[in-house]
Amino acid sequence: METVQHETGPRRRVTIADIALRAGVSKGAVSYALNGKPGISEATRRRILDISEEFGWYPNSAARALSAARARACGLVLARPARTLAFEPFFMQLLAGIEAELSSRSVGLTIQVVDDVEAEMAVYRRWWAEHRVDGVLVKDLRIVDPRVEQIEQLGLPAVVIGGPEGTGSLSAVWSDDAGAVVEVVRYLARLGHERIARVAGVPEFLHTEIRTEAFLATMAELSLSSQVLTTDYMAESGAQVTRQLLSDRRPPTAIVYDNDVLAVAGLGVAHEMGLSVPRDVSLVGWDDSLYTQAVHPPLTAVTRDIVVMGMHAASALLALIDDGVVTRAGEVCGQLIPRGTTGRPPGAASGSTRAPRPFARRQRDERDGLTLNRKSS
Amino acid sequence: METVQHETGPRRRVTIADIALRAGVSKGAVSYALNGKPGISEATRRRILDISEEFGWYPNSAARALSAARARACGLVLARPARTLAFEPFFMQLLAGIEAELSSRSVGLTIQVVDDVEAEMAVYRRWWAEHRVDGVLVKDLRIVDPRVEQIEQLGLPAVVIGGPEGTGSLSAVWSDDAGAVVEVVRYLARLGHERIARVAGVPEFLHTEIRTEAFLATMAELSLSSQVLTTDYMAESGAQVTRQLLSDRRPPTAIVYDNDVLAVAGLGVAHEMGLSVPRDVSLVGWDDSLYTQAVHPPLTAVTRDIVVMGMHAASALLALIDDGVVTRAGEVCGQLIPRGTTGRPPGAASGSTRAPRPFARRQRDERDGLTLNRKSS
DNA sequence: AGGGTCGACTGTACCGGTTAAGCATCGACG
DNA sequence: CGTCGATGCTTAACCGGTACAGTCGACCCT
Repeated sequence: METVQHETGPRRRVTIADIALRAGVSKGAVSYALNGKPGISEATRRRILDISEEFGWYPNSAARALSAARARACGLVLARPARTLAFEPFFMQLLAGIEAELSSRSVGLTIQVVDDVEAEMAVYRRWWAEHRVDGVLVKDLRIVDPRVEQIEQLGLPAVVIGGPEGTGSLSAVWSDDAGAVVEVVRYLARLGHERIARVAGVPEFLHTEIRTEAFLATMAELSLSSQVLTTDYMAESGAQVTRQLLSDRRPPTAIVYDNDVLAVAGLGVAHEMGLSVPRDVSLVGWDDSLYTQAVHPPLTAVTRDIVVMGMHAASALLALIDDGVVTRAGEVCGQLIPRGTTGRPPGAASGSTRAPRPFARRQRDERDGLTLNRKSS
Repeated sequence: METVQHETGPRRRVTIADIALRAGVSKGAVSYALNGKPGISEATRRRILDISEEFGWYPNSAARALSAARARACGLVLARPARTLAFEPFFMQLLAGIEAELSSRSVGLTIQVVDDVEAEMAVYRRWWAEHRVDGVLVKDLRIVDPRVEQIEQLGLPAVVIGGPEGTGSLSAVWSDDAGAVVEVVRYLARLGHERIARVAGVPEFLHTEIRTEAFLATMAELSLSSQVLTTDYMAESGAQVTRQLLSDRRPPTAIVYDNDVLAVAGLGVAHEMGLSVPRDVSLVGWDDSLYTQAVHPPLTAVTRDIVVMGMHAASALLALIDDGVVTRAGEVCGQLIPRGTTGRPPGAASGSTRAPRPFARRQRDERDGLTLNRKSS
């Protein structure tokens, strides 16, 4: 059944007209058969399917998009400078999750990297007008975010990764950041920490605000002394604020970082300053990665299954495109993985609270502890 | 000149028919005008351009692709497991470079993540048949690589990132890995190292072989004792081989890693084993990243401007698609950035050779030292 | 036998662009 | 004054699918 290629140079593409000719039926019949629509006898359908397979036929995506008004592609715009983008495993993990879901339903993924939100919105307008994508995934929701209204106005199907608030009428998938922050603070408090600092990311992002508010509220509730500094997610900036914090007359005994780059940079600074971790200061990272596990001591960190989050975002988007189902939830829960960078604060009496084993190399399988709550509306 | 939107719900897309109606000309005239083709008076062209701008018109990409047989999109398949993919800044940097070049020429980028080379080839066949992309970028060239022949057979325009050999008739862009290896070995030799190990990546990749051969040749030339171990690029695996190397009766005094994840993991193991870096052992990473700079001490590493490499690959692909120009070179040179993880081997007499400043925090601008040689054929 | 229904197809318009061919109009030129 | 050629535009076919309105024969019912 192998088709031999006699000509040299590029092969000519097979169209349904070729199949129709060979099967002795009309183009319409072929279309019905290939799309599993009724009105074709089982025998004819079988014959057409066999021929199309023999010919190695795939539908011309442009032709299909033109007549069916479906591009069979989704879009993702990355609106952070390439420098920070490249170093956050978060993006690639998300991408991998999104792609896994889309390609399993043979939908393509088109991506574009831009400089700012303004450019991002321009891309949405263009994609919409060009019919290039059927829907988009929106990342890094801001506290006031012009993208939501823009997308609503275009009527472009979209799923926001972030929230739960501020997503307007759009579908949304988010992770329970507030819950994870509370868990981290309680954990550090149990170890005896009383002065905890948070090294946050860009304050315009909604998740930064959510985490900061949860942090301050929990700290206040436990009557602990808190401090919040913001960064641009870069190692340089994480190193700088860590140096500043640890140079203080009464430095915090624990620091919680907003991503893994910042945490690794913070650990580097502690070493550089001759401090022992976790004896002199405890550090907690956000978003586990190969790096947080590779450094020494391995970083205590909050993990979320970002791949799964990407998969659910993509799945929600396809549901929206195909059936108009608006997903208003789809929460991925984070979990704290204690490793080697957290312990009792300096000068604390040992005894009452159970300290984590230092440098404990727990199994990666712990990540399976992640749960996913899914509600639809 | 603002157009007010009165209707609620999704806006209707503007087509050239709408523009033609408004301008009082035919569809064909509008098409000529918008594409800058001759046969339209300057006045009419101006009028049509103004109207299309007022209407916010963009060409329906499907319609254009169908008639012009140009998808105005390129493809990139990532064929490594998501786990390793997510943690190599290399990919995102490459992506950023590719995207910068493509979007500046308003060409889209479609990506797909697959498990193996077989699946990757299937994607190329499908993309080709679907007309979904005009060309592809091929990564991680293997020593024997079935993808090259597959792509040649399809007549699909492609640029291989890797080489210079084994790329058949395809365009290629590569980095001078052999040269960088020689530089690293010479540098370590000058410091007095006599036993150097190389922790390599996947041996099937051509660049792994190129680096290993250059390593062994240079080591032999200098009559030094060498050792090569392979890994799967994961931190786990890098940690394991480092532990093995350093536990040896006569351990190497310097280790050269094949990427940044491996190097960071190696540094973690050295710390874990109570070794001081660079006093007890020197480490060199490959592909600089935020992490190599964030750890303590900051890693000596080979840098390449991967973003620029991506840009040149994309640019070569567009040249191939538009004008059929086959680019057979476009070399990005790597450069060694000495930082804090390299020094004299233990027990070496100090004096004759100049030791690098330990922990030297050199400027990022050093990366500008990268050069790019471009030849066309 | 005549009419109705159903299944299995065919014919064709259409999606929104591109482009070859055709056709006025006009100035220039022999 | 007729004709030639350039200019500026129109017409219509075409790209490769989808989908709706028919057509046609077989079968069923009364």
